[in-house]
Amino acid sequence: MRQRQREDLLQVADGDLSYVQFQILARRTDAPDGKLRMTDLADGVVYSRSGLTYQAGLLEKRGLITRSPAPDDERSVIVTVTDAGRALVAHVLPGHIDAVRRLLFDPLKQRDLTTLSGVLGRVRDHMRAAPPRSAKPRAGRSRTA
Amino acid sequence: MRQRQREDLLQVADGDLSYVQFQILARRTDAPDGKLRMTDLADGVVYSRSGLTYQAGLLEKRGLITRSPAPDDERSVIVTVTDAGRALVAHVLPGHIDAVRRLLFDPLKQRDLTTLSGVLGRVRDHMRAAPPRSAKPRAGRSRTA
DNA sequence: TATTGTTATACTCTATAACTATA
DNA sequence: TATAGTTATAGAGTATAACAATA
Repeated sequence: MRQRQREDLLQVADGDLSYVQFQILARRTDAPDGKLRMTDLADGVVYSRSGLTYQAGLLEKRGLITRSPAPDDERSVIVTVTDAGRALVAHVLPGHIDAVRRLLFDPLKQRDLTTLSGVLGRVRDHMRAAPPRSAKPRAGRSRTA
Repeated sequence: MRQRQREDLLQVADGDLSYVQFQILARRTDAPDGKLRMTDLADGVVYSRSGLTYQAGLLEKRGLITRSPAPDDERSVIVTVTDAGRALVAHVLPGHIDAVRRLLFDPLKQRDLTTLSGVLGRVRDHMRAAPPRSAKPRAGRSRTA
């Protein structure tokens, strides 16, 4: 059973990837050498460590990523995107870009874009000022924001 | 068991409302007389009719909305927000507004805001040009966007 | 003792398909 | 026949808590 919304819209569905999975792959693919720790990923994709473990399990089962212990810290696990993973991203990316262009970029003028990115960039920085989570048991989780 | 992300961020969690539920309530509350058909709601909140039925069931069970047959079309069901529903929205709204202000508005200048709303408004209109769904079996669902 | 990641578990949400009733 | 809504069902995703291993 499939359950999609943005996935369809953004064309990511073509590769049978959820948006979250796409994020994980894409972030790794365009990274220096396609490696990163689980926790870093979790904080980036924004949810619990266990949730990431689940998704990583799916991606690994499909041979799109690999998990290996970090050389320096035996506790950490490093995620590496395989060739198949890169290939899939490459396969999906054009459609994704097309969709984004069609939905977001087409109706905007060049000026709008620069303005938009400036304004939203500021918002993003401001939001990120608040620390992430993902590590602690979150017992004393503040209700603030 | 609770599972939240934006809900927490947007302070909607205070009233034990998911973001979708909040949307349903808020849309009704600020409507002329707080009434609307199920399908209209489904198209607005963007998912399947059955999904809306599920959520409406939850809200109704909590006494926040009421469902009654439409006077003109016996097939339709009209959703009405109860006093309790309005009260809850009123209770949650300030925190929600605060959160949005803190996260989005604070880091922006007045000018940014007008620009932003103009640009995003254009994007929205463009996106909405594509027809909704929610009714059809979606057999011939196009893969486009 | 704190941190990294995994596992078991429980539960929410969503969609598809089949169905009823009305237009 | 087409539309409005519901129901049954199945599955994906997420979080919490408990756990093992390393720092």
